[in-house]
Amino acid sequence: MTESVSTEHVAAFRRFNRCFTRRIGVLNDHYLGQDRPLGEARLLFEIATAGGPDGISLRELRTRLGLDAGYLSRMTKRLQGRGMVVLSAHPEDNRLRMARLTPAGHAEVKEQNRRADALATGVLEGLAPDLRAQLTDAMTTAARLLRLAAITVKPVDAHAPDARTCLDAYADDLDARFPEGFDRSDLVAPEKVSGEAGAFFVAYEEDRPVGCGALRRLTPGAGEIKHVWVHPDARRLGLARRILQTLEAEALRRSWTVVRLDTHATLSEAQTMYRACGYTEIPAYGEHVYASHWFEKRLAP
Amino acid sequence: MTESVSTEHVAAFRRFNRCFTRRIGVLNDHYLGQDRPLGEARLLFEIATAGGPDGISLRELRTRLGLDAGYLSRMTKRLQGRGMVVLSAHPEDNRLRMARLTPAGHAEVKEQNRRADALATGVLEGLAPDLRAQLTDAMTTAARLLRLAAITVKPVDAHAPDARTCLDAYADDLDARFPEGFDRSDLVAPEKVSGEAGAFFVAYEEDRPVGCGALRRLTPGAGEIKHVWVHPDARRLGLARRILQTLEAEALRRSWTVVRLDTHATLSEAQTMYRACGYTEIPAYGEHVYASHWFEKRLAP
DNA sequence: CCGGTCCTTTGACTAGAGTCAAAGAATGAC
DNA sequence: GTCATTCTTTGACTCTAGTCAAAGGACCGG
Repeated sequence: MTESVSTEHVAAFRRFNRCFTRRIGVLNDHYLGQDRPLGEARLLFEIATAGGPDGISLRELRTRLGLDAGYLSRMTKRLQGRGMVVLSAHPEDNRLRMARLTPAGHAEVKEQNRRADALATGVLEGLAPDLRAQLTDAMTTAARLLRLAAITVKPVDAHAPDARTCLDAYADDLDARFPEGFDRSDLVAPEKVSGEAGAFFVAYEEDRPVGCGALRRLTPGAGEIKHVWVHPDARRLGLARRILQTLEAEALRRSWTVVRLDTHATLSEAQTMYRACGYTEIPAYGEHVYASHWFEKRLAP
Repeated sequence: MTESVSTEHVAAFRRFNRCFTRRIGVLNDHYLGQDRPLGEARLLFEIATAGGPDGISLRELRTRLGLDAGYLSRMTKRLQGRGMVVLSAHPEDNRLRMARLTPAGHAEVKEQNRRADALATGVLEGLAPDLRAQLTDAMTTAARLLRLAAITVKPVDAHAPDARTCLDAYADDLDARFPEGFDRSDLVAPEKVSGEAGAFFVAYEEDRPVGCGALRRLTPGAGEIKHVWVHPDARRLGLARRILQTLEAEALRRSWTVVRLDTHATLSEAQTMYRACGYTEIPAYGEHVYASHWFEKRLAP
């Protein structure tokens, strides 16, 4: 994982960067902000995509776009002046202001989308259909991997809010998937995955928790992997695999030589992943109501 | 070729655009222009990469970067003031000013490169080695196809300077590759590829000619493809194939039902390409000193 | 109800990016 | 030599983007 990056990979990456920013990046900005400043265009777009039915708070806009409070305040006021946006107080917290698009604002965003589509279409039209498919495939792969690369998996105290958030979502997920439902008392106690006894990891995508995984001591020298979960928005990136690798590395750091895990019959994709990651099926190693398959992997430094 | 672009392709393209500009684009700019304005950083980079031994003229910089003359003038003067650049008169045309990097300027560009490398490394480090390779592969493919998409193949008068430039380079190429050399009197006369008799196409990448191809009438209803050439900088993009397709479309437009071509024994990659494009080998159809293989393709509307 | 914290607004700036027009110096065609 | 053209320089602007600090209203815990 931390093997040094080869210069060829760096060179390929930079070649692409240059090519892309020159050909697309510049155009992009010019297209989007054709008759209004780019900052406003971006702001409108963000309100449209991130805003719920009540709109979105200025506070959230600020953190999402990384803007200065004063700057944002002025920009929204300008947009309000042009009738693109309405500002209202937050129903519960009067310090917050909510921004919502007006019909005119929605029309503007639609026009923005039309332009962005036109830009993409213009580029793709220059290619024969089979090459178009090749290009979009490559872009989809690249986007997937770029997202994955930006996600960090960090050890976190199992009591921390981010850990609880993930486990709650995990429990809801299982409850929906298991025919018999899922009882959250089955979740591992925080003490069992803290300190000497184990560890808890949370995956963050830009400070937002998007996955988790726990490791606990089963017997001296053997660990158990539990509660590997990935947020629906972050699935199909290969994140589960990455969390698994992190947990294995942690076990190895503690000189545990084997990790085991169990899984429910309905989770067939998970089983496929475990096998692909070097896990082999073993007989039951414990009693666990939701378990129907058991796996193990020997760790080598 | 001009089949309409599917919405899924457009969506994939835009998803990637968003992902890339958010994650890399912004960083890129911040990294590069860390202690100097972004415009100056870009300018330095351009002088370093596009400048020859004598430097590069302001005129060329202007067109390459699409800058206003006054803006550029001031920027170069500022760089000169900081000892990054020296300005001198063009040896032959005293209106032109040449910009060349000083050692300090080169050091600055080196530092820029170091930062860009660090950025790329930082992203790639977040991925396991096999995924790194996947990402750079995808990026290489995408860059190749983006370049190809930006190239336009246009009909051009065979007397035009761009046509002659390409044919000169083509002749030099062949002269270097054929053991017996190449005599440029073998080049087709402009009249033979004009009007009713035929057509000449030049491929442009941002107004720079990077390839060509000719079509001429062989017999009523049959065309001959000649002088398909691609600039060394634009090889391995699939441009030759594209030029070939353009020539075939032109033949079809003239209701010619078959196209033929011959090729020299040394040009084995060309032969592979012709076969891959649906050409089949046929007996000799004419006398041509440099020909050793003959191909034909029947055209269907 | 008091003090600290959070969110927004406002005023006062700075710097970068870019535009436009006028003017000056060279060049090239006639 | 003259005139139109081509490049560059200069002056005078505009607009966006962004920063910083002060101030004021709202909330929350004690």
